Amino acid sequence: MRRTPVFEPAADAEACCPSVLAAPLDAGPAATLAQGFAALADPIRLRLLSMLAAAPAGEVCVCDFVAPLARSQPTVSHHLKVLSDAGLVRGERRGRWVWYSLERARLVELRDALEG
Amino acid sequence: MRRTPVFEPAADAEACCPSVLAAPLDAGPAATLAQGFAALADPIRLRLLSMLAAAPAGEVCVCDFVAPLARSQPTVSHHLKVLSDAGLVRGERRGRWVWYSLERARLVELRDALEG
DNA sequence: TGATAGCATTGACACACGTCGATGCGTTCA
DNA sequence: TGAACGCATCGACGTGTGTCAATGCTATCA
Repeated sequence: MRRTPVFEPAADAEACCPSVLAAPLDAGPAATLAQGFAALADPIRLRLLSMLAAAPAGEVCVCDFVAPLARSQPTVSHHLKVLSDAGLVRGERRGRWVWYSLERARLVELRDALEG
Repeated sequence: MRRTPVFEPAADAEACCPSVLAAPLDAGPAATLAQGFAALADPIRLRLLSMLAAAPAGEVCVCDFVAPLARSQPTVSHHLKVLSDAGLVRGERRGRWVWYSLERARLVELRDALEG
């Protein structure tokens, strides 16, 4: 690099919600955001989210995911855990079933991170 | 699965821009979207995008990325290629330098996919 | 024209990830 | 209480990904 650098430290990147387009991201906030987008970086998981969003009652039983997605039950369970760890869904046991619902607030956070 | 399925085929998922929250995603659009989010699922790439967004001239020379990111030049070049393949940035050779700029339209597409 | 600078590509390595069968745990039902 | 059901976890496998050193390519400069 021969010319003068142009980047200043991201002022209040940690303040609230890190944004990609606001200011140069520090390593920390960038890692946090990347972790969120990684949860969205799989077709099965996106379909899980979309099925939850479209469900009339706002929640879906795990058993109803398996057939439409053409994946084994352990695979579906794995993806639901990834989404759950990312804060994008929430599971609740009722009887012998577990019902998952969308955490829209977390999705909004990720969307806002792309706001310019 | 013992109860009746609740999902109908995504009506016009392929019509325009696939959305996660609008209707159940088909495998095709889901894969396309997932590919986009995969490009955002890395801290270095998010920092590249944020540095481009914050650059006064709207473009940054590759040589100016290496030091702030603390990654080797080939690694930076690799990440820029990933972003370029995803349509998120665009590179232009001028003299012996290559200047990269943001493709905001593509970023808006991904953001809109999270619109509810 | 030869030397140098900037960037991309290649090859190699360690690690993470998606997937499934087998198994374990909690719940319901006969 | 024992059997069956729904879901999570474990172990294993193949593949993809991030990283860097080495190398190649293009443009500039002496």
